[in-house]
Amino acid sequence: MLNLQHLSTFLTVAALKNFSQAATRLGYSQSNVTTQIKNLEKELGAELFERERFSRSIALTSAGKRMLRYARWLLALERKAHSSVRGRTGG
Amino acid sequence: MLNLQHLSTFLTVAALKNFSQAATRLGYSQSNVTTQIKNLEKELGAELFERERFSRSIALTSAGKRMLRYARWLLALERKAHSSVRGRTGG
DNA sequence: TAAAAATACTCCATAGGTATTTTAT
DNA sequence: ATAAAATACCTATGGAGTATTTTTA
Repeated sequence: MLNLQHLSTFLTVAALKNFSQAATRLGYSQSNVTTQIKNLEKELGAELFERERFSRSIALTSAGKRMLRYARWLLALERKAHSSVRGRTGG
Repeated sequence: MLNLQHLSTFLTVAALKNFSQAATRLGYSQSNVTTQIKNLEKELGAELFERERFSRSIALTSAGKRMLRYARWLLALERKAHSSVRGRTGG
């Protein structure tokens, strides 16, 4: 099942088109960002980025582009769920 | 951040109104289902179930009812994301 | 006393880190 | 030479289990 934290990392990587910069921005190690994206790709059964191996620029695959829209949607919904539920007594 | 697997367990518990039966249905241990729900409650900062302690019936709190709608929505979206992305070449 | 949730542990998978390697630029 | 992604390896957190306890019906 998808990991929302990893989806969030995916958004940053897609925005910056750079694993290392995304790692710095998010306070993760570069290798961990690589792993998070690999986990997503394995979970989805599709590559998210087209990487000329060791190239300095990465690009979304078409699967990546599709996933980007779902990732934004899922994360927005997660935030709404949080704010809708949090801090209320619940009785 | 919310754990989608735990949300899925939450749906089953809410449907059956019984942790033990939900555990059996899902192939988890009873104690693990308790833990999953506790994790969700901690993450959300709200109780999801009104449990007369050790009573034989549990009921959703109002926060739980709100969360139930979001959980269904999030999980449906997760499935759509999967099916939209999986099995395509991605190029 | 039976059924059900909580609790106390134990174990292991995996998320995360550091260091290094590989490869284009 | 440098920047960047991948890889190897290690550690720690937390997800999951078993066994037990607590409590109500």
